[in-house]
Amino acid sequence: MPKVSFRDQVLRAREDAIVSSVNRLLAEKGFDVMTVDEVAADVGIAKASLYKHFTSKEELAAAAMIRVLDRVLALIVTLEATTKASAVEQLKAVARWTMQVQLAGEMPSLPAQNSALRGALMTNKIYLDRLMEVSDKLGIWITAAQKAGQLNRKLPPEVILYTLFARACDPVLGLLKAGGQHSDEAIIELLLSTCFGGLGGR
Amino acid sequence: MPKVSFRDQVLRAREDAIVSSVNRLLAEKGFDVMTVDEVAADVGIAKASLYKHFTSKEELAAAAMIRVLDRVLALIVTLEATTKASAVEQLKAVARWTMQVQLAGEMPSLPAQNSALRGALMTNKIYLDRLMEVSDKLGIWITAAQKAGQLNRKLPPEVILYTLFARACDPVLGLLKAGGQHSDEAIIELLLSTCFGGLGGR
DNA sequence: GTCTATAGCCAGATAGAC
DNA sequence: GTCTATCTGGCTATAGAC
Repeated sequence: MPKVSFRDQVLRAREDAIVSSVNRLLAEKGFDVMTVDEVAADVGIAKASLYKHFTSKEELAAAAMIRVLDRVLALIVTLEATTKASAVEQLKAVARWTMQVQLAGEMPSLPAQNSALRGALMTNKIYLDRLMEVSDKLGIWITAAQKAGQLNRKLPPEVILYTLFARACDPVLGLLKAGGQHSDEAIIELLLSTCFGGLGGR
Repeated sequence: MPKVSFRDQVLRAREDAIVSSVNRLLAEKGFDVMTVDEVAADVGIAKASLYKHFTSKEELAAAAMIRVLDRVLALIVTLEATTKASAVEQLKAVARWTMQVQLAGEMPSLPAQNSALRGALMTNKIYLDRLMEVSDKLGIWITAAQKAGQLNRKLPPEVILYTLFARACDPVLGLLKAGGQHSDEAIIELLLSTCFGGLGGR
């Protein structure tokens, strides 16, 4: 019985378009450099109209960050349903996906300690909930993979978790893409290799 | 014959203090968030005086970036003189040092594709020269370590080089430090382990 | 809810006295 | 070369008509 009027659907579609623009601009320029004027121009509406949907630039960015987390959560749930692969394979699949998203120019960078965005996100319950949910689900795979000896047992699980988050925004991807020597697929396989296998020789 | 007047020495000392402040603020907040007013306040001089030494915010930041490169070059030269260690050990020593600098709050983050800073740096000959010099010297060690089988021969050398640069600014360090569970030394050893050895189990 | 227009603020950079 | 005071422009956010 979800009485959703046509009007509401249009509204949601517009908000979705806004969040998509924010997401792309966030990935491209970062929160501090991105301006609300750019977002408005990109969506094709007036800036004042944006503020009818979102009350601040921070909330705009938070919506984009939440959607990214929702996307990765959806992927995780899908992978959970496909129980064929081992824990470490599931983790690699997630890492591969985040790298694809980054190469597609749709992965906002991690909110650094400094960023003005960080403070706003830390008080955003929805964002924190999603972040915790992703962390929990990945944490289960991480400990399972360690138990199975697929991941180094000597590493504290949070080190592995943080590393996976960081690799999703790894600047090495951008540097290699700028170099133009490798295809996107090759870049991703190289980074997965260095992330899980390290730089060292066998 | 280095006729350096006392006045010049005072000048150099002041500029060095400025660059130190910029370096710290750059590491703490990033180029976009850092303001010239903050720098002036931190140094203890008027903003207008800053502009007598450096003509723009970008040049201010470039001076700090160049000094970091000079510091790492000095380290490399010292390590070259100490020929006891293998190539991969030299690389690890450099990586360890950059991580120490980062934990000390003195490592500016890599200028991202987006950053307003990147454009300015790409036209700064001194910066580019230093960057190339560091890259060349590290490149020699990288290929030597690959030849010796200490680093994975299948990895293109530039992938290893970029990875070392990226690990110098790895946000994982900050996340682990914020967690408060590990000492600085432990954090560095964990990251060196995941960087060279990977996340995988043996 | 959409727009145009503008308020209010703060940043980078400069003028000009000393 | 140092300072105080100011210019200029761009940004977030809002007012108010439709």
